[in-house]
Amino acid sequence: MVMPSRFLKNFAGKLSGTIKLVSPNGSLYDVEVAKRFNKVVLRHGWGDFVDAHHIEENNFLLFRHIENSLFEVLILDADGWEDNLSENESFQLDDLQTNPGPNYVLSRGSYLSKAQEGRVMALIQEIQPESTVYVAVMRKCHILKPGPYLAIPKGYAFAHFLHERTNVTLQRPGKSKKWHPRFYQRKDKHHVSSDSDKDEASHKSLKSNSGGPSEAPYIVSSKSCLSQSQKKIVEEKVRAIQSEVPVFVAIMKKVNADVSYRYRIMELGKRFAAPHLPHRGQTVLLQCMKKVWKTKMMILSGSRRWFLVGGWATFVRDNGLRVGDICLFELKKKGELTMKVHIISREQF
DNA sequence: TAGGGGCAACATATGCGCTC
DNA sequence: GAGCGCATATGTTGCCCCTA
Repeated sequence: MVMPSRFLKNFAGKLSGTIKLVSPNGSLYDVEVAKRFNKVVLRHGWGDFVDAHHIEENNFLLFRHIENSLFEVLILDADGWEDNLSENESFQLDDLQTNPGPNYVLSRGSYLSKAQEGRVMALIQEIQPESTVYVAVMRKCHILKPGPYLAIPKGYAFAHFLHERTNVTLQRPGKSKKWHPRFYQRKDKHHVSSDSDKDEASHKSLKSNSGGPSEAPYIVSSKSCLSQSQKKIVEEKVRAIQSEVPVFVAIMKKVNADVSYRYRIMELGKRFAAPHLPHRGQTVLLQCMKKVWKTKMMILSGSRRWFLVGGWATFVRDNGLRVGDICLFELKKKGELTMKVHIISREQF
């Protein structure tokens, strides 16, 4: 059999020697690939494949490249009907595009062969759906990491889903097990974005149970230990700040400021955060050198840990923070949740 | 040209293990 | 056992490219 040159272009001359063909019933055939009269042809082994599957004139053969020299072959009769398609097989047949019927919407760029379409229609007939069925042909992004995810076409989603981030319930017919994947709109697709995650702008006033006469003027992260020289400089700074609430002192660790770290986060010690910070996530403004950075405070409800994320990495970068530098977080009690950050560079001690 | 797929980067969540 | 450093798993978004 002569292989079309357009097909061969996809392999940049790498198709030579022996290839393996997987037939619809799973059998594997070794077939020799050779050049004849400037054409690439399938030789030894091809005859066995033809005989075994009773391939006749006017049959269609679809070669799907799996890996290296391995091809899956789909055999269709003259009318385009598949022979021996097993239950789980799913082929994307670009050459066999069919228009979706009125009862279902097909994922964009996917096609059903006549046989697949017939099965879909039979299934729809059987289940008698109340609304239009969405048919998705599985792709890599549906089953592999990162993700996986299933994209729902805009038109279908607007017609049948809530227009906001929510959980949907998936259940297989006749099965009790349910799954609850998240449904959301991608922000990069110029859709109207959901406001569900933007309610952080409404800041509640701070808890004000601080300021007892015995309260220390500053709190050092419990795992950090200041040297004598560090302690002297920090105490001088804290005295100068004269904050109503204790100042939180953090020595920058790798996870806080090291550029080699993929993501930098800032954990605010529990002894400082629990009595002085809100117990719900919200925006925190960091003030330094008359400039302001917007960060997000995140609280892990299970472990009750307070983190600065979001704009923290930008703050680190803009202020050239390095591992070993010390940051003093002075909590401002008026207006939006704001912390003034005093930086002591590691060269100072 | 808009919508969607693919993929990588970025961001967040979670859990392990160490120290006090 | 609490607190926290850190690694890693998981979720989300940005961007490019392809296709209808």
